[in-house]
Amino acid sequence: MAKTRRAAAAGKASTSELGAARRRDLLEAAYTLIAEKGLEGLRTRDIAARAGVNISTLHYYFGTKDALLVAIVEHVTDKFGEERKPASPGAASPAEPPESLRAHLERAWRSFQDHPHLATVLQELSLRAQREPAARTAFRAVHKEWNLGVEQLVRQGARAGQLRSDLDPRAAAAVITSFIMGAMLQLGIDAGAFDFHHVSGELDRWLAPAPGKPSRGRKA
Amino acid sequence: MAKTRRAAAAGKASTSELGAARRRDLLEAAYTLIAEKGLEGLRTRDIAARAGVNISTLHYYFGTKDALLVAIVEHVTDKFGEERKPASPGAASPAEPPESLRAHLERAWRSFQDHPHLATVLQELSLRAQREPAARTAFRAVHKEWNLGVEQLVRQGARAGQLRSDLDPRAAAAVITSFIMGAMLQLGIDAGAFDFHHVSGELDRWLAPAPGKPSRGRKA
Amino acid sequence: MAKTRRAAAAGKASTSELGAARRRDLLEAAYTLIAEKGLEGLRTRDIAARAGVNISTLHYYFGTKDALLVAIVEHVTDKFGEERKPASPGAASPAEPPESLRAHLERAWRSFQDHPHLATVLQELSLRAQREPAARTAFRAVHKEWNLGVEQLVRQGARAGQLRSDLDPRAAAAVITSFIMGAMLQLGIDAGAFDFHHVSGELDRWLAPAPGKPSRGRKA
Amino acid sequence: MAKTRRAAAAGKASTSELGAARRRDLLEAAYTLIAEKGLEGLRTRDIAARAGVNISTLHYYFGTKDALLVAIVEHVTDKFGEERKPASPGAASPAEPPESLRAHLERAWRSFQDHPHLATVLQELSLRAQREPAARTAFRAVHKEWNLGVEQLVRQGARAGQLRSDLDPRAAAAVITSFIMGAMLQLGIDAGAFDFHHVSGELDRWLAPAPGKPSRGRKA
DNA sequence: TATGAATGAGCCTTCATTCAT
DNA sequence: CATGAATGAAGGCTCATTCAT
Repeated sequence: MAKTRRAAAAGKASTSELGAARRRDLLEAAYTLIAEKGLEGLRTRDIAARAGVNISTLHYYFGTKDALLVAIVEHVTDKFGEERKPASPGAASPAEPPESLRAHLERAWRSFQDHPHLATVLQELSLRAQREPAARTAFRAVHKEWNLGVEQLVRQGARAGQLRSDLDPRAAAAVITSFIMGAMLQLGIDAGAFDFHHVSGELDRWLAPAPGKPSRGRKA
Repeated sequence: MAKTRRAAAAGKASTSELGAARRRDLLEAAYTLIAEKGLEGLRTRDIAARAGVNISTLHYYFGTKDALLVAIVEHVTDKFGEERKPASPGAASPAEPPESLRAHLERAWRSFQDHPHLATVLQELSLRAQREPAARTAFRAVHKEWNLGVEQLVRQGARAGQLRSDLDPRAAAAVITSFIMGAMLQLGIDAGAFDFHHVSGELDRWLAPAPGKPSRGRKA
Repeated sequence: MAKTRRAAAAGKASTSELGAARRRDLLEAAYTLIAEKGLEGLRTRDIAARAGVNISTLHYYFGTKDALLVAIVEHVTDKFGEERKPASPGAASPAEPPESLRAHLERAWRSFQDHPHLATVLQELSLRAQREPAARTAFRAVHKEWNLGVEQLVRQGARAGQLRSDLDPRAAAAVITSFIMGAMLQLGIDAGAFDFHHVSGELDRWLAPAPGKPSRGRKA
Repeated sequence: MAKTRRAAAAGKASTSELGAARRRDLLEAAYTLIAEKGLEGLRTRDIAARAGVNISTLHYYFGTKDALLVAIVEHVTDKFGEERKPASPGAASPAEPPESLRAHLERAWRSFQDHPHLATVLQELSLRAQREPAARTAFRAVHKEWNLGVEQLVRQGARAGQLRSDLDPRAAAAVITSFIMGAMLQLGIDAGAFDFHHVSGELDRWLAPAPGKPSRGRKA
C-alpha cells in the first residue's frame, strides 16, 4: 500500500492527464455521492461504479478511503473558494472596486442554487472535520480566508459610506459568515420556509449607514 | 415504543419506570457517542456497552438502529426545546416580562457551553434529516417553533423600545436564528477563532434603537 | 431447567386440566406454524404468541424447543394414528368386517383434505427424524404399525376375494403405503397436476382379482 | 449469476472457469450440508468452510443465501435429471429400444444408493418448494418431465407386450413415480425395514401382462 | 494501469433461553 | 403459574482492502 501510494503520488505529477482525469472523475463521483447519501452512506464501490471504473482502480489512485476523503476536502474547499471569487475570472485586478456586501450575499445565494450539493457536502465535511485533524486544518484555513475576505468587504464598504460607520469589521464579518452558514442549514431543513432574499435583505438593511447622520466616510 | 412510553407515563410501579430509565440510558449513551464519533461511526454495540447493557437489550427496547435514531431525534429536539425555555422552570409565568434578545443570545451561548455535545449532535441529525423524512418532520417543527419564539421576542423588544422600531420581525428572527446556527458551526470548526460574546454583541448593537430618535416605546 | 422440566412432568399429571390445555394449545399452535413456515421458520415466540401466552410460559411447559419438538412428534403421530382408525370411534369392534383397500385409500385422501396441514407437518418431521433419534423411533413405530395394518387389510382382502390372490401381503402393503406417501409429496408440489382419485383408482384396479379366474375366496 | 455462467460457458480462458469451479464447489458443499444437517441447520459459514473459501467468497458468487438456495435447486434438479437419463450418455440413440419399467425402477434404486444424499436433499427442497415460488416452479417442471418419461415407458411397454394391456399410461406413471418417492421416504425413516428390490418387484408383477390372455403386443 | 477474485473484520439483528418477581 | 426483562451465542451480510494477473 505504501508502494501504491507512492506510485500514485509520482503519477499525479508525471503520468499525463489521463491519471489526473481519473482522479477528478473519482472525486467528482464521491462528491455527488456524499451529497446524495451522506458520508454515512458513502461506499467506495459506489464511487468507483459512478466513475465508471473498477474498485481497485480507486485504490490505485487514492490508496485508502480516508485518503480519498482528504482529497475530497481539498476538492470541495477549492470549489468553495472558486465560488467566492469575484465575477470576472482571471481579470480580477485588485484595482477594480470591490463588490458590495449585498452583492456578496447575492453571490453566496446564487452559488448554493447553482451547486445544490455544495452546501450539503460542506456540512458533511465540516462535521467530519471536528474529528479529523487533516480536514480540520483545511477547513479552518478556508474559514479564516473567507472571514478575512468579508472583513475586507466590510471595511471597504464602511469607508465608502455604503455601510454604517460604527461597525467592528471583524465581528461584523463573523456575523455575516455565520448568518450565511446558518441560512444554509435552515435551507437544508426547510427550504420552503426560508426566503433567503428577503431575510438577507433585512440583515443588509441593518448594515446601512444611519440615515440622518452624514456618512463619516470619504468626505470633506 | 409508544406503548412502552405510555406505560412508563402511567407509571405501573417500578417495572416500567425501570424500563424508561433503561431507555433513557441508552438514548443518552447514543447521544454522547454521536457527538464523539458521529453518526458515521455510531455502533449499536458501543451504545449498549456505554449504557452498561447487552446489545440485545438495546434491540429489546428499540427494535432497530433506525428506530433508535428516530427516538434520538425526539430526545435531542426535546433537549433543544428545554434549553430554549426561559430560566425559571415551573414558575415561568406569562405575566413576567419576556427576556431580551441579548439574554436569548446569552442563553444560547451558555447552552452550548453547558452541553458541548448538543451542537454537534444537532448538526449530525440535521444532516440526516435531509434524507430521512421522519427526522425531517421533527426538525422542521422545532425550527419553526424556535423562529416563532424569536420573532415574538423581536416584536416585544421593538414594542418595548429595546430594539429598533423598523424591524421586520419575521425576517429578523430568521437572521438571528441563522446566525446562532452558523455560529455553532464556526465554533465547531475553530472554537479559538470565534468569540461568540463579542460577535453576538455586534449583532445586538445593530438591533439597538436609533440613538437620536426618541424611543417610541414605554416612556414618560 | 432440570427443575422446570420435573415440575412440568409432575404438573402434567396433577395440576388439573388447565395445564394440559395450555400444553395442547401450544402444541396445536406449533403444529400450525410448522405447516405454515416449516421447521426452518419455526420460532418459539411465534408459537407462544399464537397460543396467546408469554414465551416464558412455553418454556415453563416444555423446557426447551427440542423438547417441544419431541412432544410435537408425539402429537402428530397420534393425530396420524387417529386418522387411520376406522370410522366409528370407540365402537370399533374387531368383529365387524374390515374396510376394503379402496376405502382405506379414500380415507387417506379425505384425511389429507380435511387436515391440509397434516401432510406437510409429517414430511417436515419425517425429515427431521432422519437426524433426530427420538423422533426417528416414534416415526418408525408409526410406520411399522401402518404397514402392518395395511398388510392385514391386504391379507383379508385377498382372502375375501376382493383382491387378487397372488399378492405378497407385506410387499403389497409397502407398495401401497409408499404410494400414499409419494402421492402426498406430489400433491404438495403440484396439487393441480395430480388427481388422487383417478390415480389411486388405477392402483386399485391392479389389485383386483384376475377376471377369468374364479375368486378363490369365500365361495361355495 | 446468469452472466457468470454464460461467461464460464464462453470460457474466457482460465478466469471464469475457475470461477465456475468455485461455484460448483460451493454448491456441492451446500448440497452435502443440506443432506447432513437439513435446511434448518444450514449455515453459510459452514458451506464456505467446507468449500475451503471465506464466507465473503460465498456472497461474492451468490450474493445471498436465498440466491444460493435457488441455485441449489437448479443444481439438484439437474442432478436428478442426469440420474434419470438412460445409461449410455451420448450414444443414447432414439432408435434403440427403451428401457423396461423394471430397469427404470432398478436405476432409481441404484441412484439412491450411489447418491445417498440425493433423496434427502430432494425432500428438503421439495418441502421448501411448497413455500418458495422459485423452487416450486423448478420442481414442478422436473416432476412433470419425470412423469411424462415414465408415461412414455408405460406406453411402450404395453405396446411391446411387456406390460398388461389395460393400463392407463398417465395414471400408471403417477402411481409409479409416487411409489418411488414414497419408497424414498420410507427408506429415509427405516432403511432396514424396507427392501426396495422385493417391494418394487411386487409392483412390477402387478403390471405384468395377464397370464392367460395372449399378449396383444409384438408377437407372431 | 486496471481488473476480477478473494478476504477479514465487523455490523446489525435474531433467537432460544434464563431470572427475578 | 405466568411474565417482562435481559442475555449470549450465533447468523447473514457488508465493506474496505489486497493480490495475482
